[in-house]
Amino acid sequence: MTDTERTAFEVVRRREAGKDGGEPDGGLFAIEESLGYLMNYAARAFSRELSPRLAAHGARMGQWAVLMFLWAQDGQTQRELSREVAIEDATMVRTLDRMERDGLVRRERNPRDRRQINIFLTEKGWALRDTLVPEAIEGNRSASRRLSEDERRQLLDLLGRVIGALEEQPRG
Amino acid sequence: MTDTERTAFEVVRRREAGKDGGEPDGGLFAIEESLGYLMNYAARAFSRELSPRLAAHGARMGQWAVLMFLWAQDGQTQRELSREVAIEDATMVRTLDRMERDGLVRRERNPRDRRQINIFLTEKGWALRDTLVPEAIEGNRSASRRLSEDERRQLLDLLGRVIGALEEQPRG
DNA sequence: AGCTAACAATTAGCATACTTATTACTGGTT
DNA sequence: AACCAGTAATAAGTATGCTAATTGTTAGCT
Repeated sequence: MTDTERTAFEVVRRREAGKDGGEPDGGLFAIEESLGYLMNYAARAFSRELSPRLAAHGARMGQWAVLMFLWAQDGQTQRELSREVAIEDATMVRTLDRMERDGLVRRERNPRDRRQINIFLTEKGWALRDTLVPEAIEGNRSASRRLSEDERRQLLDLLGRVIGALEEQPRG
Repeated sequence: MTDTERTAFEVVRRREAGKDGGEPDGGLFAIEESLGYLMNYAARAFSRELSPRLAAHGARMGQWAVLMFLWAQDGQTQRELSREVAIEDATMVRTLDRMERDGLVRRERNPRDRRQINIFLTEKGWALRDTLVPEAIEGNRSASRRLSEDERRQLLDLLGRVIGALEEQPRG
């Protein structure tokens, strides 16, 4: 019954303690070695932290990244946005549908190339900047609460290099 | 047009280079400071790497974690599994539905407490261990390709501490 | 001009995550 | 025994991600 309080992370810790040596790869796959698993776990934990903060102002997680890039440069095409945010075009379409529904952005067909659609922030979309940014800062602060400034920087650097390694993959 | 090749990660790099100083928090929220954004990005990049590897053997990402914990201890209840994997009960239900559909696990109502359901691996579920584990190892190797062994260990450690910080949150 | 290849957005279908509400069951209290 | 609070699983609805296929548009070639 006390077992129900256990999380994967604690399991990781337990295994690390009770590890009874052996071949590095040949035996049981060690979950504490799984970078992918931990990254996914950390990302979800962070999402659980930030999500309600954004929701309090009527924004969702998936909209946050799009907003950041639009604040930096308004009027980008969907394709440009999906490349920047690094999600598929099809995913961007649905995210923008919801943002349009929520009155955060406006779609405008490009008259010079009618295949393209430029996305413009509405007043409401611009206004969210002042309320959302502090929430994100607070969320990040909470996540790095146990890290020194050096460690935080190093984590960002290491994550960046992991992303770089994964993105340059041949994909053959 | 060359712009369409840009990804968020490259944008991060560009901003880092051309950063024109200022207040640490008051001005434009700097995306390169966003730990949460980078963790989410890294997790998705990893998923794009591992997902097809697992799919080649008929398994999905969400099933991978469940399988790992079942291989370590077969016959756990759904509640125990969702605590370990650190996803909600409701999410576990659907993941197990798909795993049952795919013939990887079997549900068995606990006769001593009919509220509980114990999950048992099928032969097919057990067999996947030998094929899936090498794929996961290869995926992890690919993700940490550009890191030294020390750096890899440190990344795991830092992620663990971020998770710890986020999970002990008051949640009031 | 007409054909074709590439491109931008979309649709459709699936997987995985969340929250909230419901159902079935258990165990303890009266 | 009857009741009630808590527990385990599920259902319902939404968000976000993916792939594959489709639609409309553009631009380049013949």
